[in-house]
Amino acid sequence: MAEDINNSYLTNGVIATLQVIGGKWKPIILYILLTEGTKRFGELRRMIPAITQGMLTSQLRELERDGMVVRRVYQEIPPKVEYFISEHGQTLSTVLNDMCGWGFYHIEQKKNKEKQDQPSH
Amino acid sequence: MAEDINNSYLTNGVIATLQVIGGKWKPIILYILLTEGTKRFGELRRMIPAITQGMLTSQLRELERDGMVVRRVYQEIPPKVEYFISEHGQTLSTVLNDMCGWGFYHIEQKKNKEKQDQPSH
DNA sequence: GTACTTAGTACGCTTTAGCATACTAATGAA
DNA sequence: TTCATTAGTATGCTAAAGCGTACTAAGTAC
Repeated sequence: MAEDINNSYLTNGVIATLQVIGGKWKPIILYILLTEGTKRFGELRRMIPAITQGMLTSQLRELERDGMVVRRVYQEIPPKVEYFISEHGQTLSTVLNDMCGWGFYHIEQKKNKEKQDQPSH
Repeated sequence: MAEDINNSYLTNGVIATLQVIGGKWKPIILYILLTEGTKRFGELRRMIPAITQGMLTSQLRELERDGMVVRRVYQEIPPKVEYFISEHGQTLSTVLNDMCGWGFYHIEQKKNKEKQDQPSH
């Protein structure tokens, strides 16, 4: 019988992925940049009204650190900063789409189960 | 231009998935049950030495609540409780494998980049 | 010189996740 | 009668994630 599975292949791969796309706002940010291309900081902020400026900054910095997005600064006043998905970041789209597909399948299953549990009324 | 992306299709699907498999120990637990089949509580505990009893209980309860694992209680003393992946839980294996694949690809990319940044020494 | 703009930073707070340790119930074996 | 066994629960702690509000720099337009 296998012992101490902590360092197993699958486990570490999944955790590495979760570290990159985990966090409340990262899937949203990645989705926007993947589907709509380059965006300025302020544009992202307006597209995700519920996020605070500090959170947006920190999430973008982490995505940049992990090589998912590129930050391009224009030396202008007022400042202009653009964010876009890196080449490596593009490879995430398959995973995100799969997760999206499964997530919706799961939501449907839950709905069906609730109907079963409470058939009429 | 799209506004308020919070309720977008992809975003919600990904978040639903993260809610099910997110959390420090859930990928490990799911991996064990997916690859090795039914396990007793104590077996899981021994296979994941770093987890505390309370955490293992709470994670298993959440996975059960989300319909990923089934908890089978034997009316014996000392207690015997078995956990195994539900039919619906089986559908997770594709997603987990994809995430695993991408995670390892990502780790490799990082290694290569570090080598580039510091070629000799 | 005052106001407006953008992309932030700084600070302190609340909430959630995770951890450590001790305790429990019910039975059979010694 | 005491001990060992299993699958938990209870309690309180620390650490991390996330939030709210206020502030900043540096230039342009008025």
